[in-house]
Amino acid sequence: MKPFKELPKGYPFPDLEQEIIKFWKERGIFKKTLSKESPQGEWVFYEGPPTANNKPHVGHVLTRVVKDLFPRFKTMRGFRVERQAGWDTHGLPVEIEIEKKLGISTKKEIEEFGIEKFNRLCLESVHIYEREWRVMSERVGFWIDMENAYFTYHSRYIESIWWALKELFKRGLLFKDYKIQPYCARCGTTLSSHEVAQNYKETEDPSLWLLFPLLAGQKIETTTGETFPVENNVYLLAWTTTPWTLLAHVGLAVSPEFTYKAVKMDDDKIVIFADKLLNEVPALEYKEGKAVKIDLRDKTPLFFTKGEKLVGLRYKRPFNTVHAPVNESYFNPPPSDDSGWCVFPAEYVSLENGSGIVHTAPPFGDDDFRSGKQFGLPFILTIDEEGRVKNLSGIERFSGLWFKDADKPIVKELRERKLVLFFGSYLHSYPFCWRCEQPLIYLASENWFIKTSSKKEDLIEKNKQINWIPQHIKEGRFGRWLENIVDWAISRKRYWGTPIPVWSCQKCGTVEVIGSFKELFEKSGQPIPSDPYDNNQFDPHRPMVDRFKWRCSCGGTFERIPEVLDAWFDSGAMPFAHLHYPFENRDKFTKRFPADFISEAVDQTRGWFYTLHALAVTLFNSPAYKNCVVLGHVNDEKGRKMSKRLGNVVDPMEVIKETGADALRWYFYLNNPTLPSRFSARLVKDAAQSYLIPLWNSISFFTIYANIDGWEPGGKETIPLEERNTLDKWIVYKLKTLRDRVTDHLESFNLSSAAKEINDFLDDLTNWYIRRSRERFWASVEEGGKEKESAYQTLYYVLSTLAKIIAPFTPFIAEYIYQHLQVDKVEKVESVHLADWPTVRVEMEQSLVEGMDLIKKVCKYARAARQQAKIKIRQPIEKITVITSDSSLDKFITEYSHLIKEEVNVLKVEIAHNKEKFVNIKVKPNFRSLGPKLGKKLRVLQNFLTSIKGEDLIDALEKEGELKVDIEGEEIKFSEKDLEIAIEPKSKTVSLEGDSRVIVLIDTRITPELLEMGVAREIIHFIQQERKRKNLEYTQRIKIKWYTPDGTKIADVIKKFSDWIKKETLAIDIVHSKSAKELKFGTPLGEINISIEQI
RNA sequence: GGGGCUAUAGCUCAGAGGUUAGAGCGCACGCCUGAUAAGCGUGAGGUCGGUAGUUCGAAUCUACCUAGCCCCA
Repeated sequence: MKPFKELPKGYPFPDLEQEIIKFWKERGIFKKTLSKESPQGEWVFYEGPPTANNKPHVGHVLTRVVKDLFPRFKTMRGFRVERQAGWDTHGLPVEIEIEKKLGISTKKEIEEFGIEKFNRLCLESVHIYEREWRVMSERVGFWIDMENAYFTYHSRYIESIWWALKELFKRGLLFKDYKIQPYCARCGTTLSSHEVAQNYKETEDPSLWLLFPLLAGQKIETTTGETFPVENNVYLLAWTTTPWTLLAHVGLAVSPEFTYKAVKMDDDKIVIFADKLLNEVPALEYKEGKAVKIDLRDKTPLFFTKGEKLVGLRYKRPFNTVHAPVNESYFNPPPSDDSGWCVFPAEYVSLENGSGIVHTAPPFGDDDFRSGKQFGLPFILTIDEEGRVKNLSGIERFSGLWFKDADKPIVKELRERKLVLFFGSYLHSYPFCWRCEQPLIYLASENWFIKTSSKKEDLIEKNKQINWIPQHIKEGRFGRWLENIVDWAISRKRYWGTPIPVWSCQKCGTVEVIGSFKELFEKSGQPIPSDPYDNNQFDPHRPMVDRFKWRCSCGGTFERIPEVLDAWFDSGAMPFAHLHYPFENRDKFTKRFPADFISEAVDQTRGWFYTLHALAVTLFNSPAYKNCVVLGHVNDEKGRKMSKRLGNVVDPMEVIKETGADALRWYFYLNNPTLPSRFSARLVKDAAQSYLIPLWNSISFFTIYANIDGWEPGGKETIPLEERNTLDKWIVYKLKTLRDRVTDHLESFNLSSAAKEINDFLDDLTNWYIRRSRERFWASVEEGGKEKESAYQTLYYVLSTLAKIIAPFTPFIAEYIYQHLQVDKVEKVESVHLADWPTVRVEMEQSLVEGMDLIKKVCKYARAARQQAKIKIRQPIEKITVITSDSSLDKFITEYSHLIKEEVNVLKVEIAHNKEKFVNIKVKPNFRSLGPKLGKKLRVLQNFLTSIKGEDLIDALEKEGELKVDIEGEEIKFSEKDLEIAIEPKSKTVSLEGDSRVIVLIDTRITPELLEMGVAREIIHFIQQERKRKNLEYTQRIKIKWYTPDGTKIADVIKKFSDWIKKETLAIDIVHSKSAKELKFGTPLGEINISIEQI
């Protein structure tokens, strides 16, 4: 009777995994984990919604398997861990995908195509890749509820977002302002930074050095304390590569820290620019009627002045473009053509390019815009959305020109007005539109913002409550980000997104924010549909939502602003929006907010991690999550980013097909996933080898012998651990240690340490416990007795407990082992994933663990010594001698000498007490204990200790208990605790191996008796090989025939050891016969022919 | 330009103040095998990125520098 199924041949992990997936599905195990008892309550997990507009790549697998592990672990720990899938469905990437499909690229084309049709295509595309994501998720064992997934485009989801926006508006946190964004005038669209980064090019732009005449009558204080009176010939010098922005010029920036200097030109113009500029300041002077290019930096300075002394000086701007009156300004009177334009301080002024005086046009640059706000400068938008110069009073002559084409006439006119110092060209790297190759402009456009800057303190404060893994994100990447927080621009002038529920009166500008569908219908006087969440009755997306209008008290009409919402807002709103809070699920939200655990890759620091945090703090004054595991990016084998362009993308499904999902999971856990990693199929295979293979082999070993002996779990009474073999106790202690350490590591989200512990345990299990316990399993039931039963009980317990410990990591093999060992029947729990996290209740005997470690070390050195002496393990040796640095270790050697004898193939193990014969004793200070006490004197003591004989010192210590040494006039006492005793071999010979605690000496003499034993063992070895070659059953009995052509020596060996040979090879007979020809081999005692026959 | 991470054996990575720096893979040599050649052991292989400092003592702490990666501008 075979209690256990035979294991499939080889290592068929991918196939097994498919079976397990089927098993889980059929039994509905995942659902059962949610409905089983959860004494610890809820453990809240949020799934960060992936954008399903691409095939999942390896990095996604990483996040999925990390997100899977902790919920599985917590479920076993007695929590209920709901896992609802979610999909991020809105946003520009989806739109671009559709644009490509339609072969269009501009907003105009989308509008011609029809927003309604366009958005329907976007909606449909959302589901194209969902299937691949489902397949991948299921295949890697990511348990998540896909049936009830939330989608950010769902009406309910959108309504919750509307509620949130209205809340923010009520609290004064939603407002409209300008923002400078890269803009393509041809396509009529702003570009995301990602798009901008794609298309930087070397390009030649105008380089204009322009003079700004100071108003006469002002005074400049020089660095020598004198006062320089300004007359009509003094100019500030500024540099620009975009002459067209001069039409919007409103100020000049200087650095208050820099020193500026004034030089006099040949034509008596006095020009002021920064001292110590790094690049030349070109100018033309006329020598004998010929223009000569000079560098103004070389001119003798007229005077020097500090930048701060220039601040507030008034000058004439180049073009008198009309502008709105300035009410509040830093300057009094505010800058104007009458009172003059002002010099202001700015920290972004540099010495690298230009003159150290920066021309400022607020609509066309981020620095410009901020300075404009700070100093109350006029904001003159001189370019329309199509990139043409507007028809404004003062610059009518340029109106209608494409902005780039305005450069020439502008420069021409300034030249005529003698304001150009120099005009040339400048080669630099500049962004272009990736669609139409036109140069981008940085342009101010209206945006809606969340005033996150006003919540900075709260955001920082709540961040302190988050446990970040790795820790440095908290103060580093995320903390720094919060400290430099700017207002969050949430509006996008696009189509496929959550419409921003802001309606404004076209006449008086009054703004209303709508917080629910009901409110919208009421406001607009429309009847509420029977089901407002049915998209056939009401779709909150564009263009339907744009049709809602109503009258303002001023007589104007409220119309929705055209913008949709930043998709990051969608995902950040997930904690409440996926529950349709506050319209539904108020209780559930309270229970499920904040999350206990989220995890995504590091790029989400400024993405989802931030938007979750920002919305949670601004709306609920709470962090959104308590623990956040931040994962590194998965790169290729060489550490390069995987990209289609480089052709180095590894398809995760291919790897899974080859090595299985458990192998892939194990690879990710083992290599600290919070660091960027290098990935390849080969590395996954390596990781699997240290884990899956030994695990499988252990199961295989157990299965073979349990089946031979008909051993069943629970068949006999449990033998108390105290009565079991030392090895049994040892492995159970190791198991307890493993269980406790893995628990601790997982509780603190430390994946790789936990995985390493498991790998180490497997090494202990296979290469020591099983290896040294084999004889007990081989023994027949009668002679094995209690020892054998004890071995079975122990190994079964260890393997079934291990199955539970590895369940969160590699759920497939864990389930397989659990089912294979029939733990489900024994414990009456259907699946390992429904089992409780194991506890190993034993009293640890620490000394046993230490002793066993020592024995393993002795064996290691003995093997090394044998190898040095070139004596095979098969050849028995007479004795080994173990020398220890600490006689308290001796008892372990005596107690476990049988293990050493078996492992090392030695007849006797001796302990040497006459150490001096073989080793020198060295005494070193215990730096840890003496260091703080002695300080610099430690060196002196160290020298002293090396100068004297170790043996004498130890003798003295044993007698006195404490020693006193006079060091530099001070008496120093120290006891044994303060010393480390090390031993080293007197002479390094081939038969000596060891370290500072234990040294092993082997007896290399091979007596004729030993040699005979060795030959007998060799014969056994060859017969075993032959059994294996013939694929004999492990229990198959055989008959051995042998024949030797030369002499009687081998005949003697066989005669002498025939019982042993028979026993070891399961032979019932061993006979001399000339017909033995199958196998021929040489031994140290001559050649022998052997053949075996099944009986 | 700002911020963050990383730098340890040929490769992938541990080690987080204690004096002989580790593991796995690869390589060389060898061994065992009635679970296992997708196994086991031994060996070679390191100025712990560089410089300076703190300390009795630094791979480990500090500063600066260099290189790679990531985020932001």
